[in-house]
Parts: sequence; structure tokens; C-alpha cells
Amino acid sequence: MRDICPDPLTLSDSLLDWYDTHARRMPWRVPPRDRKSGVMPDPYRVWLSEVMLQQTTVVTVKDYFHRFTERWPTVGDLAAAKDSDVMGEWAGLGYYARARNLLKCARQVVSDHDGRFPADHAALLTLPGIGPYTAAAISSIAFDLPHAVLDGNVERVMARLHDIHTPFPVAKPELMAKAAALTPQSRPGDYAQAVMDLGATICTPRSPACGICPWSAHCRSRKLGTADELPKKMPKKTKPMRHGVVYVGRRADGAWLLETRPDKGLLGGMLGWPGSAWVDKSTALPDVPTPAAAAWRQLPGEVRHTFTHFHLHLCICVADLPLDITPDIGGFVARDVFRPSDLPTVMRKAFDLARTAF
DNA sequence: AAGTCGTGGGC
DNA sequence: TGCCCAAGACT
Repeated sequence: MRDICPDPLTLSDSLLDWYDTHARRMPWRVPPRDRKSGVMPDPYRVWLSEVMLQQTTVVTVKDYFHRFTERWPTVGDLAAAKDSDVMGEWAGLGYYARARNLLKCARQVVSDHDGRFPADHAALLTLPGIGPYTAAAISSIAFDLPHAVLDGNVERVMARLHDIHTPFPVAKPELMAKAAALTPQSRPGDYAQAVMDLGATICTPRSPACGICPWSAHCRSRKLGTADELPKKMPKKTKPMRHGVVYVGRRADGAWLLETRPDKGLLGGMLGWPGSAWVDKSTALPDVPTPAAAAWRQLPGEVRHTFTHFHLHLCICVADLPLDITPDIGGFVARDVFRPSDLPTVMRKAFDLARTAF
């Protein structure tokens, strides 16, 4: 079978040729032509985009990336930002530990690296929120160092190219070795983006467009007809159902009763409505302490939301609160200051349902 | 080293 | 509708 995978250099060259004419334009990316003429991307923008792109689609990221770079043009600006401003700007993107680590990382780059991202892969790995993939992405894309990127796209491409049937994530070391063997010394930054573009636009999870793939002549699974059944994955567990209550309180002057959630755990560090823990059975709900003594009324209907590993049914209680009340939990956010867009999606859903009751 | 950690879109 | 998936990191 060696004949269909002849030479790593042939493969990387053919992919780079494809990328020269098919590279997707993105706000954080330097097109191949500009890069060839010496233009390098801003490491801050590469880092920011890569963190946002972790488990998140390009389409979703674009608006967030624009808002972040407009508001905080440099890593120094971001490092100086208020935590609540960054968390609010991240709201809706999900995986909120990324936002907390984003701030930690920015401040560490300022304090430990003179405000400049290190090019070195090992140094990048020590920064919060930068793991093996993101370190390789930054060092290759921003600094043109030949580190192999292994994300979901590359895993899929390698599994098909080499017809690897070992299920993920068991196959990861093997896939990494394949990806590293193909990464060229020349134009590693463009190559990293090219191989991910290939997975995102041609070697897609369903119905790969093998007919127009620059690697089709060298692809083992293409030859064997197994591309459609790759990559193999471990079976997934079914998500349990959880139940909870949130309290949406509005003071007479229009201020909303909110809390900042603890840094650890689900929605950590995010703004939200006070409420119960989210438990397996709804029978334990009546004993929840309310955030303020008031005539809370339960709304008909409920909020449904699905997280990574469980479904949630959220019961909504609302109340009008007097001006002189002192809440037991959380604090009031003035009507003019409160931005619903600062809420994570599940809390935004609760707000959208609750506001109809006022 | 499995489990935890969001969300929106596609089929 | 329910399930799959998306440029993973952290514990």
C-alpha cells in the first residue's frame, strides 16, 4: 500500500497548492499570498481565535472575535479588562472556563512575557487554557514553527487517509504520529490551516467530497471504500435529566436580582439568576430557599436546555420586589446597566420567559 | 483517565 | 425530534 502514500513532501506540497487557491478568508488569518510576501499574523489574534474555536464553529466565532478585538485590540488591553466585562462579552459562546483562562493567560503574558506571546511550544503549553492543540496552532500559524496540529479535523483526515479504524480517542497517539510525519518544514503555518480547512470543507464528517479532494489519489480509505465509516468513535452515554428552579426578581425601579456564579463548575464566573441546585429528580425542589422574601409565583411552562452531559428542565419563579428589600442572595443590577446579552444562554432563556410575566 | 464543561446548526 | 458534531482543556 506504500504506493498510494508515496512521500510526505508530495502530500504536503499538493495540499499547500490547494490551499493557495482555496484558503477561506477569516478575520484572524493572513492569506497565503500576503504570508509569502512576509506578512505575519498577530499572535494575539491567532491565540484569541484559537481559544474561541475550541469546540466551536467558525460561523459562531466570527462575531465574538470582532467584538473582542474591537473592544480589546491588544493582549495588554485584554489583561487590563474587568473580569465581569470579559465574562459578559463571552456569554453565549459556552465553555466558560475558556473565558476565565483567557483573562489569566492575557495577564500572564503581560506579567511574565513582557506582553508578547512566546513562540516556543513548551512555553505556550504552560499558559492557562493553552493545551497541546492550541500551542501547536499558535507556534505554527503565528510563528511558522513546524508543529503538527491535531484537532478534530486532522484526526478525521488522518484516520481516512491511513484507513485507521481504531476508535477515538484510543487512536489519538497514532493519529498524532501520522499528522507529525506529514507536517512540512516549509510553510508550516499555511500547512496547519490547510489541513484543517481540508477537514472542514472537503473531508467532512458526513458525505466527504472525495471527488475534489487534493489527496484523493493517496487516500487509503478512499481506495478501500471505507471513508464513510471513518472515523470510528466510542459509543456515547445517554444524557440524564436534571431539574431546577431559578428566581427572576424585579425591583420596583426595574433593577434585576442577579448573582455572579462561583468560578468553579458549570457556568462558572457567569452572571445568572439565583436558584436551586440542579438535581436528578424534581421532587426535591420545594425546599429551595428564595433569594429574597417575597410573593414568588411559579410561571406556567418551563425552560428546557441541554448541556454537554445532561438535559435540564428549569422551573421559573418571578416576583415584584419592593425598593427597600435586602436580598439574601445576589444583588441588584440597575435596569440601565443590565445587558441580557451578558447572560449564558440557559439564563437568557429563563429571562425571556420571565420578562413576559412583568 | 474518564468526567466535566455550552451552544447552535444540520440532518 | 433527538442525535451528531464543531480549530479541546482541565481535573
